[in-house]
Amino acid sequence: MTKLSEILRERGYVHQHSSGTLEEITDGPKRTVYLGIDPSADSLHIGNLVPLLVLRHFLENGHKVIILTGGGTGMIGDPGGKSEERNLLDEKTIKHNTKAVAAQIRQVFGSSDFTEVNNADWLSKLNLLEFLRDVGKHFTVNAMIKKDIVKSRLDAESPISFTEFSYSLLQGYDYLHLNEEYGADVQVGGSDQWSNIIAGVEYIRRKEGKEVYALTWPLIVNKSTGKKFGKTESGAIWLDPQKTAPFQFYQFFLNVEDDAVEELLLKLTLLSKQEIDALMGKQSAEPGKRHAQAALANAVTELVHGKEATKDAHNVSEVLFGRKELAEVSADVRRLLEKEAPSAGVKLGMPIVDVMIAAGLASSKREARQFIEDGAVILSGETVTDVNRVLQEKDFKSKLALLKRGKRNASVLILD
RNA sequence: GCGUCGGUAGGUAAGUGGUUAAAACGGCCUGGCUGUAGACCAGGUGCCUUCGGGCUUCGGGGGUUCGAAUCCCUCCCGGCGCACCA
Repeated sequence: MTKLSEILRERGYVHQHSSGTLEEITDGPKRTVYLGIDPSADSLHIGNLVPLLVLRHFLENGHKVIILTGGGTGMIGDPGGKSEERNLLDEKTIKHNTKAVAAQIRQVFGSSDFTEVNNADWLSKLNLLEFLRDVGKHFTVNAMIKKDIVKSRLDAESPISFTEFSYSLLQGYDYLHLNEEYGADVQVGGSDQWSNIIAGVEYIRRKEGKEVYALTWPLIVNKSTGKKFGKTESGAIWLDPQKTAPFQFYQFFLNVEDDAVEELLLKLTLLSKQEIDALMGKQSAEPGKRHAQAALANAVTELVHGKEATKDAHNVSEVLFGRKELAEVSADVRRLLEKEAPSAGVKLGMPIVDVMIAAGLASSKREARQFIEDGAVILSGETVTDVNRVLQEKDFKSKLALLKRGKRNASVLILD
């Protein structure tokens, strides 16, 4: 079996670690690894995939995994740049979110199990005086103000509240608690979490004299835009199929730019390094064929949504973007289109402009007209040129028609 | 609380009484070229339209004026300084 340290390195999952060598953390005794997740939404998004993949590698190497839901710290917010006030999440919402997220984690982890904890269970019981005595004593302000997140705020004279400033104490306390209760001895996170994680490592060393570890991975950043990965103009790409249809999920990865595809294959799929190397060879030989993007879309969608949904997403993509015309495909695929693809119910005689709005392909009539004037609108294979065109019988085959706006946006029209 | 600076389109930000639906850049959208990629080039980017034009915008409300994003009053929000409280 390949050593875990090697797997993590070759896939680019290693940013910083607290021990002298990575091997000490990963290849020695079996560890209990903990990851904190913010419970502010009832679904994970693709930005959370890296942590899950990293943990899956740990699991496959026989380590244990604890997922901590930040029910307590979620109320505070960490000073990682978010300016808006965090709202207190009520217990019911947190429970609901936690449950939904746990199901998604299970899907990505495959058969392996993990422990779920919520830090509200212990943080909410803390007593201020005890906290200051038992936890606060072990942190020096001298060290805290040197942290990047804090320092940059101070340098810029941008206010940082005491609450935000204290965030790392809570996270450190979480680590100690998990170490005592569950034997957690590795905490992992994105590179932006390094200072918070290391605060816990140092705290435990000082208080208990125990050596525990920290490991972070580099955040995926879009090289051309510098933006965080996974955010689109229309919002995050969610793992929940209700929030982001598997078809759209699949499309997101199919559209990944060439420069990013190798990194994403390594970090977001379980394909072996050898497979990925072979794929990239093929990709650079025939970039136009998009071998790498296709493999990425298939692998990630399968990991998150399963084989069936991936096949469906692929078929729907074929019709919406491939050569296949609506008329050519089987009844099965048509049924699928109605279910999986973006669609809208329409009536004969409806103006094309209104249809585009109903189908979500334009946000206003004026915009819809603009698209038509640009020659961007294609109805059942025919470019629409007349702004006043209405839907006709001949546009439909078995009550279905395909409306496209530009090359990447399409919707299925269903005749009422 | 006092003083002061600021709040303009999704972002940064011009504009200090009419020619400003509002510069510029960036973002985004579309077309071209391609490979459902990137780069590049072109167009578009408040809403409605019978394509003549109409309507609604510059933190909120009220006022002055023929006319306001621009002037006045007031309220709300943010930065900074001072004071108060510790």
